[in-house]
Amino acid sequence: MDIRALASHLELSIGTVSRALNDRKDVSPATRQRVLEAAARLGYTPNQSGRTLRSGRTGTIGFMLTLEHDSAVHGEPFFMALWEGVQSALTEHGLDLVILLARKGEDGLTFLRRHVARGTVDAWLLSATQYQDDRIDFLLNQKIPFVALGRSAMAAPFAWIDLDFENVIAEAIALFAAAGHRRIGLVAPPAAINNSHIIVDCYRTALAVAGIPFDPALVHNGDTDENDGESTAHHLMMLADRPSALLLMGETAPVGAYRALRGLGLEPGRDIALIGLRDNPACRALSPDLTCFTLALDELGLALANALVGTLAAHDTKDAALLQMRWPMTLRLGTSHHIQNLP
Amino acid sequence: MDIRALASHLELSIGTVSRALNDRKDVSPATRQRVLEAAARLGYTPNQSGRTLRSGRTGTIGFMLTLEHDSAVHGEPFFMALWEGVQSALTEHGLDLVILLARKGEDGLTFLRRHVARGTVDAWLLSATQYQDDRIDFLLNQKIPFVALGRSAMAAPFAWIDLDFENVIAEAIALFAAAGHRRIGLVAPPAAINNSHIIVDCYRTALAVAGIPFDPALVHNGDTDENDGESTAHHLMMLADRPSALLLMGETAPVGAYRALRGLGLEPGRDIALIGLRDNPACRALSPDLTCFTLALDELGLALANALVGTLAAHDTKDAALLQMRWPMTLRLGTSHHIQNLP
DNA sequence: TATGCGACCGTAAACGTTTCCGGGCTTTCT
DNA sequence: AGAAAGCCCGGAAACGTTTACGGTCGCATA
Repeated sequence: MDIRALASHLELSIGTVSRALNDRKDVSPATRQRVLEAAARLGYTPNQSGRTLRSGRTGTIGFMLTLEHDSAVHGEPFFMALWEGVQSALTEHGLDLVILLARKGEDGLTFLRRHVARGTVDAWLLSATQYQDDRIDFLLNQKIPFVALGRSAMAAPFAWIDLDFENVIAEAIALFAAAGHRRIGLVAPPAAINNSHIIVDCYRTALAVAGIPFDPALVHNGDTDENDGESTAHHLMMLADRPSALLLMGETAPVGAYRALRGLGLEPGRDIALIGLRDNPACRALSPDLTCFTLALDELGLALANALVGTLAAHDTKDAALLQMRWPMTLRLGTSHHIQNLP
Repeated sequence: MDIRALASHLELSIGTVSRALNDRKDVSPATRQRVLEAAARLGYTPNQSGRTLRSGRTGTIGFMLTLEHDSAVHGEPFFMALWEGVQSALTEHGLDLVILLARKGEDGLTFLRRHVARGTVDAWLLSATQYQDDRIDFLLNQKIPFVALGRSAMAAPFAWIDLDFENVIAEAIALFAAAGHRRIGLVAPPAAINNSHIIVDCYRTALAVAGIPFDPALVHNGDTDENDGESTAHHLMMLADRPSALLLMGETAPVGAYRALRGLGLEPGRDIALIGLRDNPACRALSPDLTCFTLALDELGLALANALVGTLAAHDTKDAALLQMRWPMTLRLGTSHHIQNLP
């Protein structure tokens, strides 16, 4: 089902048919109606390659999924709800979300280079932003529209939405401090990830606000998955002056932490206080209930999608109004942040 | 960076350059070498739209992700490891995996129709196969290569790989029966999902093998997520003749089941015996340890990828050798399948 | 009436690539 | 030596679409 076949069926030129289908000028309402209905009846769908080759637009947004680092921070359950929000918002604009995986051993920049040269998508949604992220440099230089899920330390401004670690950590530390905790351990992502720096900074300022001295021995920079949560919790508990509270900035780190603590005969929520990052199935399976934070993932996806179409429009009109915002999370109280006796 | 620019730079025709890059006949080894090195040096990457428009091939495999139904069975953590395996195997063949989401409210068939007409990908990887799946009919009719992750009740044969529910359920029921259980509850996906029928059938035959009568009141067909696991476990426990064991065929159903049981004052692994489907972060967070099954997701991804390239090759050579296999899972013993006293 | 101006439509060029076809040239076979 | 075959390469068509450009009408204005 060509556009040519459709045009000859209608006894029109393919130019007119194309204009009718794309809502452009120079076509009468009557013929536009006729074309649309014939296209619907005959089930005509434009071939994307031909359309892209000519117009340069693909009608797609690429989500760059880098497995190692994404799971270091967010864990697996994070994205599905997010994608659903993104896709449903993009649908309003006739766009589609495509999720692409970096090849095994392929670093992020060559991945982007390859897909940009091939013209796979119109704009990018980046995740797992690094402290120094050459992907951002590249996209800025090439003037390719993108929005990042996460900040970076890059000088040049770019559009991003990130979790509001500032408020999350301030709230968590305040909760601990109010209960009398003076030694609070922190499990943070590896230093290459930008979030890690933000988390540690917020942790320090929150401690300062509470009048608690900062002890680097209580800070762990590494993966934040289940296994690492376990080994880190174990390590912190073996310190001479062990912490009485742990702040676990990873999705599945609390799972490992619970296991490690129980292995040492310490019961979470009684002998040691815990606060996690995000409410997810794994954390909801923990008992006693993990105190952590909630966010509306579908709405975050919607915000990202809107930022993307805004960036695309700005790219066409050479207009520049870039969005930078911290996405709020709200505290969800469990019982894991309690403690029986402070040491 | 055109192929035309590359050709004029080399003082060759674009035809020769194209042949050199694509490893085709009619090009001398010397010039091929010259072309390849110039392409690498100048950073030439073929435009995908032009290539696809002409050749009809995209070099991509589409993964159709249908959020509602996929999460009904597998839950979110299932796919990431799978995708990684698929992508790394596809890379060997110069293919890329792209994950596509059905639009909000768009049913699977129109989703496929749209993307097939647009020529988005070369072949499809289907998941969440239904009992009667019109997507499979459509792809077979259109002669579009695909492999399904999951079986179906369709008459026509097609390539699929599915979890080995037969052995999983036989093993689980045998474990329960050996411990003396006579009333075993089952939480299965909704009847529209093909797995649901397989699971119930296997459950019935396994019961028969153990000499246990089948009671439809103990079987639940619905979602298998956390909330549904909770309400179903609650419902089953309120029966006059309540089960002493539960088989939970969903990824996060055990999380809800634990919560419901404790809400009724029943401790898993002491007052009631539980076996789950798959070892995942949420289930690993449960205490006492959930008895469930493990599988090598990356290897499953590799097998799927190989099946796909096989189907693609068969499609070119009009050869037909379709793969149908059940993927093995191995029992991982926890303590949740124990019980103190049978009623 | 002559001119101008929109509205509407057809023509054709482009987008970047693959691939068929044919033509030199060298080599091999009869 | 002549014919046949094979190796390389260039030319050009084709894939399906968008879009710039003209051209034809009808109608209003001067």
